[in-house]
Amino acid sequence: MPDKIPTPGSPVRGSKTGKPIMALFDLLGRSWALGVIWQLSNGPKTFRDLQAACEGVSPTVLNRRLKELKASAIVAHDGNGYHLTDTGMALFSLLQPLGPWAIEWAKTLEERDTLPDA
Amino acid sequence: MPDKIPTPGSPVRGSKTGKPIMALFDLLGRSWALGVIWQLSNGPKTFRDLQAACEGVSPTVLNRRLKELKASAIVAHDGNGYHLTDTGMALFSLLQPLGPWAIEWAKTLEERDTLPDA
DNA sequence: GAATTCGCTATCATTTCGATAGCAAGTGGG
DNA sequence: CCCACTTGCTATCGAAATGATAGCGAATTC
Repeated sequence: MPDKIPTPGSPVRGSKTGKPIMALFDLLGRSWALGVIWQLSNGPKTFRDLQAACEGVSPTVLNRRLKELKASAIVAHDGNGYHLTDTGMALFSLLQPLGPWAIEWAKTLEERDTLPDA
Repeated sequence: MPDKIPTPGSPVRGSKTGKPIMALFDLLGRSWALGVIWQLSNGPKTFRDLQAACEGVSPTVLNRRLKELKASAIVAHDGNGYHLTDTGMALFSLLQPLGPWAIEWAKTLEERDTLPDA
């Protein structure tokens, strides 16, 4: 059975009718999916470079994620390695603001944990 | 051992040093995490309402996700049920554009699969 | 005090992930 | 041709996460 890939219009986690946002969440809500997109935003990478950039993610999982992202037209593969498609880059541009946000979020958590009580 | 919750500054999937963006990806890259935030953006929900809104996610997983999101200051719980914190709403505002994007993405995939060859 | 609702926990099967080993195809010498 | 090297994987197997179902204890309402 060839891995089940979340697709809009087919039942996915969160939506039996395959609402696009839920298909996307199903796709991105898997280990390393967001990390792979993030890493590829810096330019094309070979399978092994990508594996190294993701701190040693196992080839099993990396390959599965790449298959899913290729099937979803977010990533493509050519002579220069793996890279984001136009669609993938558009998605990344929406994710990019999470970077700065995460830094602020980290500060918030640190404060909260530094000042245990009111 | 009480579930390991991804926290900026501690080793997480994608970053041994706990870079905030990778901690966030670790947190959001778990089943139902994005879906829960999405559902709660419509207002507070009880545990059971939330479970129903997520098409029957098992209480085991829902509770685990809620614990993680509470520990991350994204979700809180009070007399009116579970709801997004200010931090959580800020995060949602960044995720919201994914809704329209996913709809366009679904169209792209449909076209590609409707026109099999060049 | 019986019936509901709410927020879970317990249990167990299934699925996914993670780690390691290694292979087949392509490239480029020598 | 032969060898070394890189690339893109697949195979195997144990560990961890997820999914499905049952049900409990506390609080609220009648």
